Amino acid sequence: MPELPEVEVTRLSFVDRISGAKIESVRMGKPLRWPLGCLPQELVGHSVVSVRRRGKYLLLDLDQGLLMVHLGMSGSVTFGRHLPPAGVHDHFDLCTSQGTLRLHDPRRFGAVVFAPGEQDARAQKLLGKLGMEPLDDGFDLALFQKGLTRRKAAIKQVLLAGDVVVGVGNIYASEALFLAGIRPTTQAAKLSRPRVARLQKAIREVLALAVARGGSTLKDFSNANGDAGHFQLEAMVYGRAGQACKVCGTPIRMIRQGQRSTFFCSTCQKP
DNA sequence: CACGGATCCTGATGGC
DNA sequence: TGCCATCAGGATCCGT
Repeated sequence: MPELPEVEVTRLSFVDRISGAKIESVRMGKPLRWPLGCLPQELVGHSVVSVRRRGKYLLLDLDQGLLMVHLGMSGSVTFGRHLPPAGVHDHFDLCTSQGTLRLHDPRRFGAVVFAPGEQDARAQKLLGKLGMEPLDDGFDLALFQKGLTRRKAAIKQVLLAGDVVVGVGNIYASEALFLAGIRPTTQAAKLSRPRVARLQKAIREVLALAVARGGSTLKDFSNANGDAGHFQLEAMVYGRAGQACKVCGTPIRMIRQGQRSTFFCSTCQKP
């Protein structure tokens, strides 16, 4: 479910309330994608110093160690003082002095992983190969182009891979490529410098707009307060197969790339 | 090294 | 109403 905007919106919706909280107990439901990496008991007594984001990971900095939370395809987080009893899809509760952080994830592609520190092997295995942060100043055009030039694969799939730039998932890859006027099937390495620059700008703009809109709620995403996002209403191509392009009227096309749906306008987006 | 496909899991939806 | 196939916001692993 969640791409960078949804993860960032989630982070913003509880970071202030959880910062400084002391962990009092931990409850775990069914297994998630990866094991926690420590006994739940070992988290008790530590406090949450802050919450950062790296790519699609929420990073809870503890006074000792790092708790990495990934929402997978269907995950969402709730934070509150009086949450209802855990349901069948609530697989992780971090009960703190300031409220409970709960991960709800029907498909269980998500994960909560503890590492002693960010440089620890367990953290590096998840974070070590991630690409540039698209909303940071470090999202450098020369580096972006360099990352794309040695890729023969389609630009859409290179964006999704996350090793050049992080956070762009299936919705925002289609949206960014539309804004940049680039056909998703174009080989990454074949993009000219001006088109790469246009794509960089498009990625920044679409992600920033999506954060401002509270993310996309296709089905059931909501932030830690339960609020839905609204970006999907402004999508130019995602989920609009057969409908008229909002710019030129051409019917939006849907194709499959690596088992994922891609949407584009064959008039506005050039190979 | 980089690519494409299979894979993890559950729920919603649509065709027959 | 039941049954089956297909599809969903992700990312890793494995064979080539």
